[in-house]
Amino acid sequence: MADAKQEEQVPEGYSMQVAARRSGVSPHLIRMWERRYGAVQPERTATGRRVYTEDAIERLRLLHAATQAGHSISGVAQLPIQRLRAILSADAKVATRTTLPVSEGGAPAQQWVARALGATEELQSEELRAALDGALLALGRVATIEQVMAPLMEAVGERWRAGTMRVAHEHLAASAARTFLGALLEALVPADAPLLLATTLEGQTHEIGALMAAATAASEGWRTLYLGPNLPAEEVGAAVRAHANYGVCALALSFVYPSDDVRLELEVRRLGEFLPPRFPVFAGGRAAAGYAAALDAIGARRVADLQELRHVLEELRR
Amino acid sequence: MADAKQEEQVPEGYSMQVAARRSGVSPHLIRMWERRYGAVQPERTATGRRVYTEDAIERLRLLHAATQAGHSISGVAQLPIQRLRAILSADAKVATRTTLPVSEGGAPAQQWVARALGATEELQSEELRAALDGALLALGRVATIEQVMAPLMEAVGERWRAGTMRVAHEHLAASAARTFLGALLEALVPADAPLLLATTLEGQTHEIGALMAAATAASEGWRTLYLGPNLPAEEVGAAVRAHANYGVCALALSFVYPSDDVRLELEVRRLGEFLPPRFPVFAGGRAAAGYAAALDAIGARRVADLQELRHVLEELRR
DNA sequence: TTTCTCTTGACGAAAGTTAGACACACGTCC
DNA sequence: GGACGTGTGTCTAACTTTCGTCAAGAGAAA
Repeated sequence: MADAKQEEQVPEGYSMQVAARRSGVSPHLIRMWERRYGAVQPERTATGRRVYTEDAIERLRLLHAATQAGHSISGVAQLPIQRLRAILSADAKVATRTTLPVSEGGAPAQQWVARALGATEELQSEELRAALDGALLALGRVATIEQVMAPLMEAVGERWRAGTMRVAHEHLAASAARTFLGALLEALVPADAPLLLATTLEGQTHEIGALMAAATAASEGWRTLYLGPNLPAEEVGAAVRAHANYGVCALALSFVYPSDDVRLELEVRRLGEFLPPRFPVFAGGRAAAGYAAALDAIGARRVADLQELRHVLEELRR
Repeated sequence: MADAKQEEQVPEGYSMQVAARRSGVSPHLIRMWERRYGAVQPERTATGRRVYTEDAIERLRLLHAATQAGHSISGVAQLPIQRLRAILSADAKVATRTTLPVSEGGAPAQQWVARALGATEELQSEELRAALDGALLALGRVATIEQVMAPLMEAVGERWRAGTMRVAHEHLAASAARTFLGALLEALVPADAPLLLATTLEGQTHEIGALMAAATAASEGWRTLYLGPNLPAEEVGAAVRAHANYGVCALALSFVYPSDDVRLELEVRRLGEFLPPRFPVFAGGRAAAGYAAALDAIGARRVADLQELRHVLEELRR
């Protein structure tokens, strides 16, 4: 199902320009890597233009990260994508010698969710971490965020409401998610990439949604400034202004619970006063609909899910 | 022609640069050790470049550690890798007894704090991350936690109270600290190591203290179960009981603010009912003194700082 | 039109290689 | 005490390889 959706919705792939933006590698360099090392072999249009798939872009991103980490491009250009991920995650854990057991091949996202959920149930933080790391290795960043992390937190929330999981379970999952997503914010992006500020307004204490938004943006080649949950409107405005010269390009807000707080409604409207006119604001999360009026009033765009967020960010970049 | 697809067989391994970075030995020195003592014998590419295996890098890392520990390079260069490990672990045992309380070098740690503080002031999350990572590489885990992270959060708090820093600054620092410390919890420890549960009770929303405690324990070879802030007493008890078979060995609680909450006082006393008798509980943080009576009543031990926590953990382990 | 994109050839900075020399601490011998 | 050899880290010099970027010209897309 997930596979079918992906293949049908992106039948034509991405242009050179988009591939370059999202991977952080210049168009010229991409061609060189192709010519010299066969790093990627994109399809061509009838007139010879390169057309990149999602996977190809992921591959370029990984190659970029690998070269930044000191690997010679000639040495890594032809490695399979999974091997690249393994090398990079081993690199990240410098000083601690971890050779992650090479994960079993294409286990679908659901299995990773199940494994993580089981670990949560038994309050096994090591196993939970291992499940998330394994998913990242097997599926890549985008799929892990959208198809593992989001469903996992959803499932934990449901079970907590149903009474089959305790607060302690929810806390463990949230904590592991916080650590995992925080690590994903470290993206190798050029200093001139646009900057996304992500946070939640005062009264919204759940931060995982905002973090997922930030991690998604980071995976799309944005720089991110994540300011944690529960931030007053004037502070958001101050942060935006502090970066005005360097170019904050957008603000992402997450709303999870509650969905009908009048003070929060006010806070949203106040936010409008602290932002430059026509400043792009994206609002997401299950409670965002509850503040639709106020969000519309300040010109914020509501996004239904992370996939839509990705598309909106891509649009904005032009 | 030079650009044509290169030869099939690229030896699988790491370049000089990567080997140097991951082992901590400069490229030049690696060559010297090879030339003079035959410390490693890397493969070569067709053009004569050295190619290091994972094992070779591990070997260099061990040799580096051995020379740091005072062994002459000529004496250890040719030892098999197992002998190196044995020597070093023997050394480490001596070192923890003799040189651990030293942890000198205030000046360099201060510089990292200053750099991190500057990054916080300018809301530059990349730079802040870089400062923390740099400190970790330069000072190691324990010193980074105690001499960089703790002073940093202290300084940010002060400036916030003094009005020279905004809430947004504090949020950024807390968020970066959260990510950084969360990553430190991933320590490679044997499965039979004792387990420390770290959290804060309901009413205490500041989690950095508890995280620092958990990260400290992880650095000392403990397994950790970090459950985030704001956890009700019965949930703490449930988590402890859930691990009773596997052996939770201790509980760490952090108290930062407020220091005089009557409900929290009650919560502490309630906690006593949910814990097994004589279960080791450690309480720290600037507000812990405010709950001294209740803590004493449940037999909790107050620790003044992370250094004391380390000693107490060490004691308990026997 | 203007802006991308494609290909090709060439250039130069960065980093790799070897070989030799030097600096400094340390212990030994005169 | 001073000269000397040894062990070890660093430096210089000259050469090669690697790899990112520039330049130029033609065609495609907007």
